[in-house]
Amino acid sequence: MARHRQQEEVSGLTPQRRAVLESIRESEAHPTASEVYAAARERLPSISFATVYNSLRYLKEAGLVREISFGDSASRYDRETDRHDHAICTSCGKLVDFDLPQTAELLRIAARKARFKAESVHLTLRGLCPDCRQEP
Amino acid sequence: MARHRQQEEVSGLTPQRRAVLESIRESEAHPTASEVYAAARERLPSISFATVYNSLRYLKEAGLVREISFGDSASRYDRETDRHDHAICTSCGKLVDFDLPQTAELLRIAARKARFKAESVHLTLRGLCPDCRQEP
DNA sequence: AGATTAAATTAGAATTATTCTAATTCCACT
DNA sequence: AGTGGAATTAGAATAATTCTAATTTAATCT
Repeated sequence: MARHRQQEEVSGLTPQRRAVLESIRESEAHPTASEVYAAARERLPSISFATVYNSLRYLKEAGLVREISFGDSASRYDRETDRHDHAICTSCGKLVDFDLPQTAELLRIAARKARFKAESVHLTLRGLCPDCRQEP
Repeated sequence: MARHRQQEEVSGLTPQRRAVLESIRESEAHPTASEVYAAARERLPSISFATVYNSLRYLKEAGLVREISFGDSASRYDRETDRHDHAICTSCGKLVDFDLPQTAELLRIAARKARFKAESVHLTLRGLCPDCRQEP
């Protein structure tokens, strides 16, 4: 049964990488590298910024973390590994996860159009979040 | 008849903004701010980096230019104003434009899922471009 | 097991990207 | 033409990311 995967223990990580991974996992939001650094520092005060970046790259390549970027100059990191999409509020900047079931289909169509061998699709919605759509 | 719009003349821009806009329009690719700066400098040698950024923001808000960002640290700018999607090659990094007709539909579905008031959707495909799918 | 070398990882330093703010230019209205 | 205020510019500051030399870890050979 495809139960939604819980945070599994990952073994064989260096202390630095573990600190980075746990910092992302404990975060409710989608932290920037800088926010990850601050959080990782609480676990491992000696960690450097460069190591945070190295770890993020490593974890990303290992599929444990995902990088997302919008037009706001700093990349953000996301603990979810299952495929999903993002909505970003143009008023307050809030970032929300959601998943569209039809993306498998979409992947095929997009790949044909672009003449690419598909690996993944990602969809970004811009608009107003529930809070911001109230006040004009 | 909805012919594809050619580069229309835009009047009322400052020389700096015009230089930035023309630099983007003449570029075949999707230049970074830094590349735009280099090109704008050929037209207007006194222009500063900060002004390029200011101009990019202005042009973006005026809808004459679009900002796109992936996980590669520097935002890129796109002359196309008509809505379209992007495919990025995971091997060589090439960026290709394409348009999916079903995105209007998608916008509605995504907005419902995310509970947002929709403004726009954008889709990014990752995979191998025609050149890179040859060599393994 | 201990020494030796290679590979992986770290983090200080450097580079690159972006934003801030004081100075300048441009207008609208005398 | 002169003044006030908004818009725009660009030098300087800050923030984000990458480079590389140093360190640590792991593998290999006595």
